[in-house]
Amino acid sequence: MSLPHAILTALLEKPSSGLELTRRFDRSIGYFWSATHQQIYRELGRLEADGLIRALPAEQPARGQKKSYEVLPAGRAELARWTAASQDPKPQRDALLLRLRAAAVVGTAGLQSDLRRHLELHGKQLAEYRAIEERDFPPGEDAPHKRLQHLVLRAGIDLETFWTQWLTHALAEFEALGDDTLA
Amino acid sequence: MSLPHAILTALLEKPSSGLELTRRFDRSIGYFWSATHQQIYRELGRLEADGLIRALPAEQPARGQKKSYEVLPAGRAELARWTAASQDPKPQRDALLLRLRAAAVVGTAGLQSDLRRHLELHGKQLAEYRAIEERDFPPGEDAPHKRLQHLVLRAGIDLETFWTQWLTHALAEFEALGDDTLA
DNA sequence: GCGCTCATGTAATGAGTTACATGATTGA
DNA sequence: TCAATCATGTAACTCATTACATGAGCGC
Repeated sequence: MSLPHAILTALLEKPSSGLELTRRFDRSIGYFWSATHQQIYRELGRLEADGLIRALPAEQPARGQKKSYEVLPAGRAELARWTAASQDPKPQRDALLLRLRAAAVVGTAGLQSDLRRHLELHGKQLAEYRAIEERDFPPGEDAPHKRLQHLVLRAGIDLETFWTQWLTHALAEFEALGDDTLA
Repeated sequence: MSLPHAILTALLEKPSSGLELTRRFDRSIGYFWSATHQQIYRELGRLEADGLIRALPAEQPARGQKKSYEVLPAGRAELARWTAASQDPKPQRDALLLRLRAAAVVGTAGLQSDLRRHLELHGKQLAEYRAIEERDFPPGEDAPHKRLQHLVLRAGIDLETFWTQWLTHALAEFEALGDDTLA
């Protein structure tokens, strides 16, 4: 039940059309809550039906025509309620760790190259986060909403840092073990 | 498409019934791939229909009767294929970070106590992982499958360490901001 | 027999993914 | 006018979650 709230947040930051939202999910918001345009359109329809958002007038609502939405007071209230509500952390799901555990049983053949690929991807993501940090969060900033946003970015940076370090360590272990242990 | 492979791995480690698998998912395997008993029974049915596992004879297969499964050669082959196949990392999804971003817009009221709760939960998980490490991975161990298992556990420990550190940092920021900024 | 736990399931719903469809706009 | 791109959607399917159902065995 988080996608509608992700959309409400995005629309509060700036009223947008479905495609604009999709692009923003591909960038900043999608860093910790991804969504496809199909999900977004479906959810926009529901949110409008529930009276939490409304289409901005001005544009005619026809297929192929841009249609922008803004958040209504009921939507803001629902987002505030959800933000404050206690929620349990979702149990982890990580396919790569699962594959490592499987490899302990059926052999490590083929895994090493994918570990390298993941290391590269996480390294890129880390670099991207760091660039955003340098651009958007100069030292000495202290507006509350800025500090909260920085906190979120920090989590992204630290997570990617963890992955690059762990993958580097894992690859070193693989070097020591050889490429097809237990096969 | 990871649940069937998680089950194959678990069954290769030790043939089990549905409920035994459920318990093992609650413990070790579920640390990075959780599943409920309903998912597990459904998936066991599919895996059996696909000829990747089979029910051990000996026990009669009636409702309320224990039914154990073992992996067939085709199942082991499928697991090896999946382990070696290249897979993209799944985009992150974290509701807590989303809530922080929402809080930057609608206010931080109520969030602080949930951050504390999460910190406590992650602290407990970290302690549990460390206990497992001490119990199952004494220094100087070097059997390949042991080293792979240790690598996976290390990822869990480092991830929980990241969360406890980040949450501690976040709470310090909240102290500095006051409990209901921007409300 | 009654309540409890063990063990295996079914049903309904919701969330996410993949593939495809359709109209509008723009530039060659 | 044709192709490409922008923009909004539908449909079908898989995966996950929640709630409930059913039978077996055991202790009292």
